[in-house]
Amino acid sequence: MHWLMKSEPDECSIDDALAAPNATVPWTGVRNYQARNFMRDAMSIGDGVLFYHSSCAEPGIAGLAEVASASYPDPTQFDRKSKYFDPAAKTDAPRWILVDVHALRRTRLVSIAELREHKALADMAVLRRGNRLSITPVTPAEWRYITTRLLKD
DNA sequence: GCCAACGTTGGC
DNA sequence: GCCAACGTTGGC
Repeated sequence: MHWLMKSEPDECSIDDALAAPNATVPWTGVRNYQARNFMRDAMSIGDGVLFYHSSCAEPGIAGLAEVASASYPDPTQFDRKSKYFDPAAKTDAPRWILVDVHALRRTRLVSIAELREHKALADMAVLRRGNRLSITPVTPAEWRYITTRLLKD
């Protein structure tokens, strides 16, 4: 499958991810069950990822990545000093699950405004009104359109 | 900083 | 199990 994953560039931009060891980062901090379930139940190693910058001056697709691990418990839920600490999470019954994401390359920034201009992308989950999901599936047609037309160098 | 959308919480 | 209040997300 293919995915769009939102990251706040102040926390982890595509450049931050590329600079990490093995260009790989654990996708910490997801605290939404639907997004968690995508990582836990639907992702496979090698799945393509559109790395999306959100909550910033220029929201949009900023890079390409891929799912790089099986799912495992998000360690920040057990870390009292983390802002993602969840007192309800138990070590033997973790509540939050993540995958590692391997950044492949930075792309030109394809802004949300530009995405909205393309009829072929009109049904993209991330463009839906009121969408707040930080991880959304991308259909094969959307993936093909974006990677071959919009991100062609 | 505004505000629409929507998930979560908690009283009943 | 309903639902109002509250909190968060995230584009603008």
